[in-house]
Amino acid sequence: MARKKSSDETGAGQADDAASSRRGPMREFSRSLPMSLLRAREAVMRQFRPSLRNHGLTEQQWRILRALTAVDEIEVTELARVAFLLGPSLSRILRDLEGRALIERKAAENDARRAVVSISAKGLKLIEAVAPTSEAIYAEITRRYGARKLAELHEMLGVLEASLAGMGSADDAEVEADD
Amino acid sequence: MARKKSSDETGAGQADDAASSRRGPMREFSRSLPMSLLRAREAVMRQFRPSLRNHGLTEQQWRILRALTAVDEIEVTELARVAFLLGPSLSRILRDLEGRALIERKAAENDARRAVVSISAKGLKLIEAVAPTSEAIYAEITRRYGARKLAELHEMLGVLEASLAGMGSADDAEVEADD
DNA sequence: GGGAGATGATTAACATGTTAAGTTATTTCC
DNA sequence: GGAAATAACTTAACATGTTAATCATCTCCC
Repeated sequence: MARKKSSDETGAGQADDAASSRRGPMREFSRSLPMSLLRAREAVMRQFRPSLRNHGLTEQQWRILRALTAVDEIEVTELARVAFLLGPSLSRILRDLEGRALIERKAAENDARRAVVSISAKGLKLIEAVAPTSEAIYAEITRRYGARKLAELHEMLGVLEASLAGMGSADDAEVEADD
Repeated sequence: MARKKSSDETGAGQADDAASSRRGPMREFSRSLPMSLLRAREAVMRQFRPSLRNHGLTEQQWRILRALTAVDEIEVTELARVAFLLGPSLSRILRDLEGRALIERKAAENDARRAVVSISAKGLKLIEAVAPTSEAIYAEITRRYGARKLAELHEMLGVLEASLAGMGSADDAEVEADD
């Protein structure tokens, strides 16, 4: 179908592309920053998912194994920070990865609350199996978009993140609390 | 706590920041494009979530209502495309929003398969209640990051998305199929 | 006009995101 | 030294992401 064919079926033909001034208490939708970031990220991840899937890995599982490859061992909280996962997600995934013997887990020596995680030989082998394809995809993305531009994008995203760092939770009450 | 205190507790002090050359069959982790995009998006969404939550809306529900505000009515498939949601997610959310009387749904006139959705008066009222806070947050983000830079970022994200548009699924077999 | 295939939408099943509550171990501080 | 506050996970509960399967219509073509 590849083309819209709805707006002239209900007998009015209004608001054909939502780009004009229908009724909107807000700015346009496709201009929203979260949407732009989401769409861009999805466009990128769409390239990687099939390969990961072929190796029985989800994106998040892959992130964790990738992070573990860079260190000897790491505590769960640190891993959550590095792999950018929330605690509960990480807990579930680690349980699964440990069950598949892709990682190993032990208690920290001096603090029984902390768990220390490391990648297993099997996990490393899996990484090495996936890496070539993954790197090839990344290279192709870089080629298409341009290495210079890619670096610039990274930079701008980093600055954005930093810009918003200390922007405390703008609760509704807080925002309307000055009149 | 606000500072790391783990790497010197297990008695070795190695790989303190994972930035050096531990063992890695791949490029560095924090340089990955998906991670940068994810972190940036999260930094942005973190600002909006509390306000939405105060009004009983999730990010996705908000996206849908926002999209519906721009048109009189729209078919589900089109809505999925505009709000950038997969069909199953959209189905569940529409069920919920309809239950809360924030939207209305009817069958298309000439095709009983298609469903046509529109926002209700109650839904519009909700949008109008949330919009001021939401716009204020967006304005603050723009102020901090810079309007020029924000537009530039949008542009670059759009180009990235377009660059990857026709990059067919790089299955493993496909990638290694030329030696 | 009727059946094969395509299409729009939903349901199913599993994995993760998100917030809150619970568990166990540690630290503080009286 | 022990109760209360903290910390590090983990579980729980609910919402969404993701893929596959299902269901109901529609279209096409014989």
